[in-house]
Amino acid sequence: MSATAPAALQPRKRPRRARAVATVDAIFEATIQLLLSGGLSRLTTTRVAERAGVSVGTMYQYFPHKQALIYGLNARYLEALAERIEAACRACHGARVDEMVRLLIETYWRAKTERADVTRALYLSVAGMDNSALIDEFARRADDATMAMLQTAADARFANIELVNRTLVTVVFGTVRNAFERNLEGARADAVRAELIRMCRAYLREAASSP
Amino acid sequence: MSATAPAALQPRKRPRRARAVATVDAIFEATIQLLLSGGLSRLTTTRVAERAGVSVGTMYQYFPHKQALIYGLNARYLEALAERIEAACRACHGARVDEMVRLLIETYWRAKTERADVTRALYLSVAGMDNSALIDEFARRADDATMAMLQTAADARFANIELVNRTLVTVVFGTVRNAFERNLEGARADAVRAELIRMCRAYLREAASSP
Amino acid sequence: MSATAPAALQPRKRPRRARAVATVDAIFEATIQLLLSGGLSRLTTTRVAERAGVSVGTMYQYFPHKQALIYGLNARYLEALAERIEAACRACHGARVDEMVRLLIETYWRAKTERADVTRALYLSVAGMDNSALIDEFARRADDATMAMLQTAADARFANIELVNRTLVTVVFGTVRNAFERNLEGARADAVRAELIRMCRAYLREAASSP
Amino acid sequence: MSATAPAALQPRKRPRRARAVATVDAIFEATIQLLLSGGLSRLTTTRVAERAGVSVGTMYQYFPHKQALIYGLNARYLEALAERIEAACRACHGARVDEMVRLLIETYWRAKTERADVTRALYLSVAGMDNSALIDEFARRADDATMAMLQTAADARFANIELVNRTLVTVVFGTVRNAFERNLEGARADAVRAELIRMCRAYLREAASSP
DNA sequence: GATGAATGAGATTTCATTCAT
DNA sequence: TATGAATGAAATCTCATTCAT
Repeated sequence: MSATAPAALQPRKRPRRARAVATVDAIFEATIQLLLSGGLSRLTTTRVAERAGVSVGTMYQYFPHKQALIYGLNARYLEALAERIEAACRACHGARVDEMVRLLIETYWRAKTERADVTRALYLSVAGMDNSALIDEFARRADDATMAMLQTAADARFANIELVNRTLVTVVFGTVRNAFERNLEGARADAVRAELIRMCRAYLREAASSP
Repeated sequence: MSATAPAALQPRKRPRRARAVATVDAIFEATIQLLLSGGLSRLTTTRVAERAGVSVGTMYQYFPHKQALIYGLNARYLEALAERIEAACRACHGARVDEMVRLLIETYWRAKTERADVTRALYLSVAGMDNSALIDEFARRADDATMAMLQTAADARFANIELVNRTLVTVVFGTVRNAFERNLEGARADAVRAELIRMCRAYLREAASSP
Repeated sequence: MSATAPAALQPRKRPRRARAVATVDAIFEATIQLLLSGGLSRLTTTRVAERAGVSVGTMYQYFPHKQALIYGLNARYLEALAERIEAACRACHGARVDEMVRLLIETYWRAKTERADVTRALYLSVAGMDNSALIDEFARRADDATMAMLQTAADARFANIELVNRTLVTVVFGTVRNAFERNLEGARADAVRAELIRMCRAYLREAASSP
Repeated sequence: MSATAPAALQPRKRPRRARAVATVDAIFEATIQLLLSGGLSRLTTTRVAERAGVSVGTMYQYFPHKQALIYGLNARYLEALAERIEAACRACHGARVDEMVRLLIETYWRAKTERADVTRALYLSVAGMDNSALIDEFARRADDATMAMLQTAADARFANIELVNRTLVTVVFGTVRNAFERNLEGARADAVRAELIRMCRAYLREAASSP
């Protein structure tokens, strides 16, 4: 009987798992708050555990050392970000280039600004670890997604699409980061974002026409 | 830069003698090497002094605490960078927009890549201090310089020049940083740089024509 | 052994069922392996339980604390060793001194070397507890057994038999331990063992003749 | 001893000044006291520093980690012990075998018992480190010294001197250790020591006559 | 009974900074 | 003035033990 019992009838481990997930979430949230309030140098394992409401020991069961905590935080964030970009790009397959540019920039910009505190906290944290693997993976996924999108453009064909694509993502992601670092906010940020869209459209228009 | 630097972050004394200058240089160089080899977390005052060939005590004569060291390193670098940008912009007064864009981008790109190790070390170090004052000051100087340059363009007039200028510098500086983070190097970096020039030219052309 | 063991170091319960015995065996075996691979400092309760294939909780049912585990391991081993010595001595009652010496040394030497890993692990573990009770008890049993044997020697009578006996066991047990510590193995160990027998025989011959 | 010591276990710096020597002595003395009062498990770096009257930081300047401290303690002790044995053996060159045996055993026994607390502390500490290098080096020096002595015996020549020598030192050193472990003290210890001398003499007499 | 996640005291180690020489 | 030994607060991490499930 039990061999064929559906998974839904085995709730034994579920509460435990749910709790573990909540614990990890609390730890990440505490990390972000501490990064924002005191920067990387004030981020100590003791304080993270305390703020998260768990014991240090528990924290060390989920993260074998401090680096793993920071890495995990970045991994989770970049994973979510990559997914959003991929979804946005998929949604634009077959659209016109102008639309693609608009959606790409707005998606990325919104992802960065809707929880600006998290974004800032992560920018603060990356110096504390070897993040090249994470960055590379994220860059690869983003490049692939935008490339696949650009190839389906309804109104354009690009001679050197690899280069055009790489330029586009480097410019968009870089500009957003720099806007952040300069504390561009509110109306100013909106204006720059609109101009960035204009700029990228102008570029792609030119890149499509000339071989 | 020093004009706006908080008093607490100032070097204890201006090195007036040649020997003192050499000492400070050695300390900065040691800091950069250690940042590159072990990141911010391996950067200790003892190691810096040792690598620089001076005693900790001597180092504390020039930098009252560790933060002052990192701050000083960034200040010196951003000061030099700002000066290069200002010089490049001055050299372009009265030129055509295409030329301005080319020189701005090439100047900045070269400044970042000719000692890529230093650039990387500084990116690693910024998380360790409150750098907003430095960043703001640098952004202001860069904005002013490019703005003054754009206003003298031989072949263009911009309706909303403030926004156009802000967009331009945000895009250029952001893109360079992102190219760095993605480890774009060699031919790939050159190609993206050329495309960035193309993109900015297309943008300014459009911005000049339409109000 | 158990007669004199302090109450606090006693196993919580006597394993009566076969399964419980197997569990305790597995725990002891895991302890030995961990001692050999990482020394006393790497011996943690979690690792012992994991290696033994039981949960920590279960382990704490058999051993109320870590000390009890180490104590139990030593007690079991010394108990078995004492029994072997007693048996060997009993088997020699009425024999000649040369035979007694040979059997005593060979029995002890073999007991130590047939599972050299266990012997080594136990030498490593004793520093981690107050083992004087165990050592004393073992020494008493060994002394009694050899004493009883010597008194029945067919070809000798000893004036100060207490001293002769104490000297004999101290020399034999000490030499074996030292041979171990010096990593005497193979043919070298055999040669030293044979010489030890010769030496003890020479001593007892002399001790028997002179009052 | 230091010739074969692994680099990782070496003291961080050689104490050159008198004060530094006093500091290192105080640390060693504190270590011994703590080993005696609480065993290896109560030996913590904090307590050692506190008892020695220095700060932890200072302690870590002389010993890069706890293992190095224990290693250093043993190395110093075994070095002194080896020197005493070597001196005693040198003093016996050309003497008769009986005299050699007496001096060897009395020297070693006295070295172990005149500061019995230290001896005991060291026996407790050895389980906490990889001591094979130290033990090997000490054994080699002791073997060499006794061998050189035996070869000059005025009244004996040994066919298989290597084996005889190895047996002799293994027996003597092992017996002393065992006497210690059994807490043989006072008159009992003296009696056993005298018997050990007798035994070794009888052995060497026999070994010298028969090939 | 069995389990193993959670606990938190406490261990080891680091490192910015001072100050006697 | 230059040095670098000494300091000790504080950081990271471990692990024996408990207890809810």
